[in-house]
Amino acid sequence: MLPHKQIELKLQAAVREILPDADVSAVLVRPCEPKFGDYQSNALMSLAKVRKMNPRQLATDTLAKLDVSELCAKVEIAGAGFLNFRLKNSVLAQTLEAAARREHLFFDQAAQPKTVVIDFSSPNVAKPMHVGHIRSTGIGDALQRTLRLLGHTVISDNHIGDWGTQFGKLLLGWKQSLDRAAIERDAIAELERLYKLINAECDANPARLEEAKAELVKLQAGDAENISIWKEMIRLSQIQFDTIYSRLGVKFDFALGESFYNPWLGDVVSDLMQRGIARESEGAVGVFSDGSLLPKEDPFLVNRDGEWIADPALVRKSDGGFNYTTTDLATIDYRLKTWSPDEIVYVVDDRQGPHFKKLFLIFARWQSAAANKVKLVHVGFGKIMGDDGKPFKTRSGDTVKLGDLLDEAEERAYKIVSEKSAELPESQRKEIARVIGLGAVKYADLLPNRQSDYIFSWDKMLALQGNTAPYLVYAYARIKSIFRKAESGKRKAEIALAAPEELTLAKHLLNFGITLEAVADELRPNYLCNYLFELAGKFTSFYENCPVLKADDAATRDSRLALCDLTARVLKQGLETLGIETVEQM
RNA sequence: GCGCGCGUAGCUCAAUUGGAUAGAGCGUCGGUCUCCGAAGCCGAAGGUUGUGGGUUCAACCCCCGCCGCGCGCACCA
Repeated sequence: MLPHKQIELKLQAAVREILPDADVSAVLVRPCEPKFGDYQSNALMSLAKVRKMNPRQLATDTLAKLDVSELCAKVEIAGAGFLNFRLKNSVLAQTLEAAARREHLFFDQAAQPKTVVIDFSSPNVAKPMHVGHIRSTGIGDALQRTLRLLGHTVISDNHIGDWGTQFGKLLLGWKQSLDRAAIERDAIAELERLYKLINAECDANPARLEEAKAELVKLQAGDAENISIWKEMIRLSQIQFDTIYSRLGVKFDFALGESFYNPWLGDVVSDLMQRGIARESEGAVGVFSDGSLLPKEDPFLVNRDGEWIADPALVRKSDGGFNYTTTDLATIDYRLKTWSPDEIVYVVDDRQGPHFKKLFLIFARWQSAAANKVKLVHVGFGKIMGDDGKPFKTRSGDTVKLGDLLDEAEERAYKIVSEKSAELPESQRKEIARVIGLGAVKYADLLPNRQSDYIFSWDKMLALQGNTAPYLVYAYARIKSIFRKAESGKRKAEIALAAPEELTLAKHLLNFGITLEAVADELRPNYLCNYLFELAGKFTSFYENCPVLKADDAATRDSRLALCDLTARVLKQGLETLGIETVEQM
C-alpha cells in the first residue's frame, strides 16, 4: 500500500477515536505544495466546523492519537487546522525500489471493485463518423481503460444508432436510386448521398415523405425485403466503424444497437401506462411531471410566459412508433438484469443533459428498487470549435469526417517528423507519424475539462512544446535513448535520493495512483493529462540538472537510471490509459 | 420568454472534498548546445477569476441579482 494511503488510514483511525460518530470517508490525505510538506489533510477543519469545535484544538487532539513516525519525518499543524505530512526519504526510496522490483507502479487496486457499464461512441448507421464522435469515443475509452487498470469490472457497450425514422428514407433511396458501383466503392458515401437525396425530395414533396414513412412501417412490421436491406446497411456501416475503432485502438465488449431493444419497447410503454407513470396525450404517450419536484427543478415542466406547462418525455408517438426515451429505458432494464452493474455511465454530448435528467427520473419511478441500487451518470462534454469560434467544419462548411481527420493528423505529423528526424527510414517515420498524429488528436480532446467547448488547432496539438501528446512521447523517447546508450549489466537496486530534482520527481511518481483514482471518481481524464505533463516537466528538470550516465559514481548512476525507468513506465502506462501509444525513438 | 451550461493573463486552456501566495503553453523580452536528444531547459513581464452583493476561519468553486456568449425547449436521436 502506498504511503499516503497508509497515512490516510492511520489518520482516519485517529479521527475515529476522537470523534466516534464522524464519517471518516471524507478524511483524505492529498499531495500539497512542497513548502508545506508532501501531503496535506484539510478534513479536520470541516469536521470541526459542523461540530462547532476549535479546528486547531481538534488537530492537536488528533495528532496526539496519530503515530505515523514510521512513514513521516514530520507532521505539523498549520494555518486554520491543516495537517501537513513530510515523508521520510527512506520511505520514499523504499516505495520506488518496490516499484523497480515490479511490485507496483504507484497505484493500488480498488479496495471495493465496482461493475460499471460505459456507454460511449454510439455512431449512426449509414452516416459517416464525424469529428464529434472523437469526444465520446476518446473520453469513453480513456474512462474504461482507467477503471479497468484500477481493477474495476467494465462492460463497454456501443449503443449504435441502427434504428429510427431515417431508415424510411434510406430504404426508399436504396430501392429507387442505389448506385451499385458507388456502394462497392464507398458504401457510407453512397448511403449518405441516398439519404440527402430523399430527404430533399421529402422536404419538397409530401407524397415522397408518405412513401418513406410507408417503407419505415414495413420495416417495423418485419417486411422481409426491408429487413434484409436494413441489415445490409448495418453490415456496411459496421465495416466503417471497425476500421475507425481499429485505428483508434478502441474496443467494445458489446455493440448492442438500438434495434436490439425493439422486442421490449411495447411492454415498457404498457407497463409505464399501467403504473400510471405514462399517459396518453394528443395521440402520443408521454411521461409527465409527478409534482414531486419544485417546478423550477422539474424537467417535465417548462415555463411559457410565466406559466408552468407540461414538457413530457414521449415514449410513444401518435403513429405508434417509439422514441429514444423508450429505447433508453429498455436498455437500462436490460443492462441491470444482465450485468447487475453498480454504475451505468453515458458518455454523451452535454446537449442531451435534459434527456438524461428525464430518463433517470422516469427509471426511478418505474423501478424504484432497482434504481436505488445503481448509479446512473451522464458524462457530458462540450463541442469542438474551429478557430473562428464556430463549430468545427471543413473549409466548404461540411462536417469533418473522422477518417479524414485522422488521415490529416498522420500526414501533418509525418511532415514534422520528416523535418526533424530526416535520418530515420521512411517506414519508421510513418509509424512515428501514426502514433504522434493519432495521439495528438486524442490528447487534445482529453486535455480540456470535458464540459467546456474547445478550439481545434492542428498547430497546438502537434506542437512539441506545451501540454501535448508529442511533448509527452518525446519525453518518453528521450528516456529510452538513455537506455540505448547505457551499458547493459547488473545494476544496484538501491535508490538514493539527494538532489532536489530527484526528490521532486520521485514524489510526483508516487501521486500516479491518486490521479488515476481522481479520474475514476470524477470521470475526468484531463486530470491524468495534467499529471503526465507535470511528470514530463519534472523529469526534464531532473534530466537537465542530474547527470545520469555521467554521474559521479556507479551507485548514483544506477539510482538515477532506476528513476528514469520508473518515469518511462509511468509515462507509458499513463499514455496507454489515455489510449495513446508511445515510440522508442522519434 | 423559460431552463441548462459557460465567462480565469493579449490568445488557448488548467486549478483533484470549499483549502494555503490562481497555474501551464503560445505570443513578447532575456539567458542557455566543445556536456546523456536544444523537438529541450531557465528567467522576466502579464490577473480585482464578467459584474454587484451574500455565506465561511477560508470562495474561481456555494447562494442571490445583473451583463455577455452558447445550447435546448413534445411525437429526430
